[in-house]
Amino acid sequence: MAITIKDIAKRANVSTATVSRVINGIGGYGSDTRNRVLAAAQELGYYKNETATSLVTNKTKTIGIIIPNVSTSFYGNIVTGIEDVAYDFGYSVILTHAGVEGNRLFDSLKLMVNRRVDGIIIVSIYLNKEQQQMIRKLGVPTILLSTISEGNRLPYIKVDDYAASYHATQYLVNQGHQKIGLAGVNQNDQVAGQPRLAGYRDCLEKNQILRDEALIFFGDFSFDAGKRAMDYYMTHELPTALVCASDDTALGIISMAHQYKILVPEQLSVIGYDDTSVAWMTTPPLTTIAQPFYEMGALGCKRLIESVTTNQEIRSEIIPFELMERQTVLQRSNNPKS
Amino acid sequence: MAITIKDIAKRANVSTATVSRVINGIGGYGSDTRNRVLAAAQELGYYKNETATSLVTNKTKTIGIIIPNVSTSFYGNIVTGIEDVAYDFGYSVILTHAGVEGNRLFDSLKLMVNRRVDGIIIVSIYLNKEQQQMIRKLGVPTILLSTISEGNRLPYIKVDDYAASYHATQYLVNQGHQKIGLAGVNQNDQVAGQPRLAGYRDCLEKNQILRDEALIFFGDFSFDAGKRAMDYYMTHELPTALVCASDDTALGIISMAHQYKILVPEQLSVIGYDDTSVAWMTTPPLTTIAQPFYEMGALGCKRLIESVTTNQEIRSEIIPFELMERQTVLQRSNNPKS
DNA sequence: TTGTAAGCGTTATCAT
DNA sequence: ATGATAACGCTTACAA
Repeated sequence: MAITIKDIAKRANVSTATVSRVINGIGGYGSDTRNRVLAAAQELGYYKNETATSLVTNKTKTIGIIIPNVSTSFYGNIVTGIEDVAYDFGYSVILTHAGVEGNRLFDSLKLMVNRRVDGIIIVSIYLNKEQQQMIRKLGVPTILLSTISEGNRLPYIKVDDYAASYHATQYLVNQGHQKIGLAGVNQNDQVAGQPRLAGYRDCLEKNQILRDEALIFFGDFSFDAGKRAMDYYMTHELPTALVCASDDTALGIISMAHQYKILVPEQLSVIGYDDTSVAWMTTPPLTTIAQPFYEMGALGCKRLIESVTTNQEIRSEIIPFELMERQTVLQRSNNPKS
Repeated sequence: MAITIKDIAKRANVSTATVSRVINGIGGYGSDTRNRVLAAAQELGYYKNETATSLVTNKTKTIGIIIPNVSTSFYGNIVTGIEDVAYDFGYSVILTHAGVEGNRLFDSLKLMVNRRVDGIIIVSIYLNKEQQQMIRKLGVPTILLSTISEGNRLPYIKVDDYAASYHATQYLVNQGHQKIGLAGVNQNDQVAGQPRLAGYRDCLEKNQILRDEALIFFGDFSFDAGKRAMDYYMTHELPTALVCASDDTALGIISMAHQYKILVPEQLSVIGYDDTSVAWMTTPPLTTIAQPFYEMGALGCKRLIESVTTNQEIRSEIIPFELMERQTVLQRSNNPKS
């Protein structure tokens, strides 16, 4: 079977305790024994059994990620961020996706606890009161990324969706738009949908632009939602600018606009949300609200590990968004004031 | 501390052995004891400590994924595929990225071994002889996804890059193109670059189209490589159609073509590779070679777990690609024979 | 500086 | 059907 510290101990003529010490660099041994042990380990091709270590130290140096699905580049960046800092701190990352609707969430949590992860990161899954309480009862440090829990009892890191949506809308207003639509947000979604809807509405109101509910088309943040939205606008009332729920939705809009021979941005300005890689790779490149996914993952992981090691509670943080001005919004100079 | 089977044993008036039996559903106990134990576990809020189990069973029910970086939707789909079947088999997935150049590969492997994963999946990292040998020495079942190892000693699942490239080129030929370029492949890349170059060249040769090295622009599969390629073609010789190293590269081409006022596909046909989400979301949607990423992940994981449980060697497999005809290649009917 | 030995939470063998 | 108990590979008092 695999080499153990016993084998090393034998070969180096020391006790297993000493082997353990030098392997962990604890100190308390002569430099010659140190060398003997290291040499023996080397020669035998020793790999430490971390599961044994975990059992006695009651730490796994592992953090668990629960994510709706990993397929979007969106999540990929978050995971990369997490993994990078985990790596720096000597932690491993165990990943599970909880299904689109967050079913499997319970299973995922159970898995994490069974594996005795030191901390849990939950990405983009809204937690209701029951789930929130269950998680707190687990006693495992947990942080939410790009989502919140009912009552906000669990620490989170996310962008201010309300402010971002407001900002996007205001940007459009500043370019002279009066007829501004909102496409693709899910109004049942407390995390992103509702705040963005509110930000959009409040901005229009503040700018004394009359509210036109017909300019709002709800959806599920998808590409297809964008396509359906555009269909809808064509048969109802076409805005001059559109705040979209996501980059995917924005691209759906653009795709359909193309079919209807509506020029973007000349006839229709479009602003996305997320700044996924599609945003800058598409032609014309998409003006969008950038969420710092990588940073979110990295910061979240950092905070979590800090909490694991210091036992301090994690404080929620709002992380800044950024408007990426590209080419799907008509610039003011060319824009006919309505 | 956390609840252990001892606690349950005490409360249910049985031995820990019995608790273990019922928890694992081994059989060999009365249904009343079973109920008592289960009830006790429930009441105490017991979570099994899998690290302890791993220590004695010498199995972790964990498989490790090593991936260059998780950021591309590309990898996200593979990971999702892996995770889905891992979940079905009751396995967890531990993830690490090995850096773009596969530096950190050694560290990643070491981490996997230390954690005593039951199997390893390496994605998109070419393994040289030394690395290949090291991995075999590890004695951990390993499978390669979308890559190979020097000498092909490690089992892999991938698309036939040569055939795919040949197919893409032939498709362009069939549409009447004679001046066909190749953009963005890395000729030092033995996994994807070289076979695709060969497929492209052989196809042209078979069709008796004279070879024009000036139509080949090497790169690194990136968006930027596409942009540079287009710059190059504009100042040298513009083909009528382009086989691209990736969807990203194709989009770079299209982006730059737009700036040069070259119409796609009217003046320049473009075919991508991968069929990432950008491919179908962009306007016009990209004609491209689809690699079945999700399936690759799922199948790879399945084969690996089979191998873990049966101790059989994994057999390498070629998985089919598919040409997705969309709108960046001019159809024959409209295409002026040159 | 080094060794002895008790545990960590399970599983699994061997009795009963 | 159930219970003792010895492992599993490591860490960590406590001794020496």
